[in-house]
Amino acid sequence: MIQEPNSKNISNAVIRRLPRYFRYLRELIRSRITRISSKELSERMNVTASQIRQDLNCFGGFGQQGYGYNVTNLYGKISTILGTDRNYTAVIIGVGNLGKALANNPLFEKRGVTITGLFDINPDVIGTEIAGVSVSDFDTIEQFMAENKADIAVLTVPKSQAADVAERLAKCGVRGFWNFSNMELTLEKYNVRIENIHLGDTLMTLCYELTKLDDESVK
Amino acid sequence: MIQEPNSKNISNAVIRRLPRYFRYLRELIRSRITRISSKELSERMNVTASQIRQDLNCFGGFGQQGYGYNVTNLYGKISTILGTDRNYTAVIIGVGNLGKALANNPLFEKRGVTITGLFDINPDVIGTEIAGVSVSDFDTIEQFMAENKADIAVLTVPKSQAADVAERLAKCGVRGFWNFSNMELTLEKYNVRIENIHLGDTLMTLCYELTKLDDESVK
DNA sequence: TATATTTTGTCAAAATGTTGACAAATTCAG
DNA sequence: CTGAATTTGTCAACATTTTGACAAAATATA
Repeated sequence: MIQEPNSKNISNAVIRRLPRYFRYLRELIRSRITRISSKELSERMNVTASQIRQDLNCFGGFGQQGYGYNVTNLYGKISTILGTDRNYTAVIIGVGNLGKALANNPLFEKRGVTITGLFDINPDVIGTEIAGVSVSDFDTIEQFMAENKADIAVLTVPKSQAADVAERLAKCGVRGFWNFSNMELTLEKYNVRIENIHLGDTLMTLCYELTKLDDESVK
Repeated sequence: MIQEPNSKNISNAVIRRLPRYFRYLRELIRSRITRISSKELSERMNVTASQIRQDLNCFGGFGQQGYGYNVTNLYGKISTILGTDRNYTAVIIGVGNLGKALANNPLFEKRGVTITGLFDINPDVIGTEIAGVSVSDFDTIEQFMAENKADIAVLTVPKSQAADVAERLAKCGVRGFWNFSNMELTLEKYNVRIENIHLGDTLMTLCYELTKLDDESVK
């Protein structure tokens, strides 16, 4: 495959760290700190300064020797890289406990993603309003998408329904899936991007750490 | 530091993959599949067979040449490694939308973690019952812990309160923190383990992928 | 039973990721 | 204005992770 000239294939490890920079920079802005060196940021974030410089340099020289990085500028650059300024829209499919919690969570707003629709198949929740958006019948999704187009679908539906729901969404133009439905989604026929979230996985690694802690103290 | 004889420092990359094996093996059991080769599992999981064998071998030779792995046996071994059979207990601190969603989620039960208490400071929710557990005043946490001991605290409190709440919990014996409070918890004075969860981070990497998709199609 | 097939566990090679070092550029102090 | 201090961007060394290869062991077949 031919390599893009402008985006020299950034490694996934770097991309996964960008949101963390984003968060720390946001905090710096809130604290009215206008400049920061890789050294100081590295101490706050508990990573090496070298890694920060290396990571940021994948996208261009945002810093200045002898000065460091301008916080606002850097925040803006990272926002652009991550698409925060693209005004992506999202629909939440499945308005159960988790769907409701996400709909009410400020995380979307913080990342420039607007929730434009909530969908479910349960008549008891259809018509109710959550976070200022009313819940629609999922059977009207095609109509909604024809009129509104959503970039992202948040899947908080039972595992058994996830694959069908996702395919239907992909068919009407959803390109990003943030999937909480506890099964690993694959949509190979469609040119979409998927983030499969398995909350339980991190609970298990935490439990693993605890077993090690326990075993050490027994010794 | 002297190396433990039995646990030869398993790399973090391996540990983070174990829960995924756990999930796939659970599915195999549900499908009544009793044996599986690394090759077939690799095709289902979309990883290399070599990686599976290498990962599993960190903990001992669970397979048999010419046969593969016994699914039930392997599931049991991984469960043991991950502490699923240790009957850890957890309390959820902060019964907002996310706290409620987690309390009702079967993920704890699936991993052998029992929720023994729910705590909040909001008088409106104290006394209500969620998933069969009634919500207590967080100010009674010390008393609760003296009587019950919880291994894990799930933090779903606002960022501003997270640090104080966590310290108080660490003081009364909580050793594991599953932290959703949108700030990176550090409790260096205590011998505890922390999993900081930043849901928004994965939404951002998804948005990044979408920007690349968009830019490709423009080209 | 003998032979072909399967499949693990393990090793070493290849790929990827992280770190330390330092020249070059800039700022800062007097 | 000069010299000391700071700090980036970059390179190469180091470390970790992933992969492919294959002998050894077991199963399956005839």
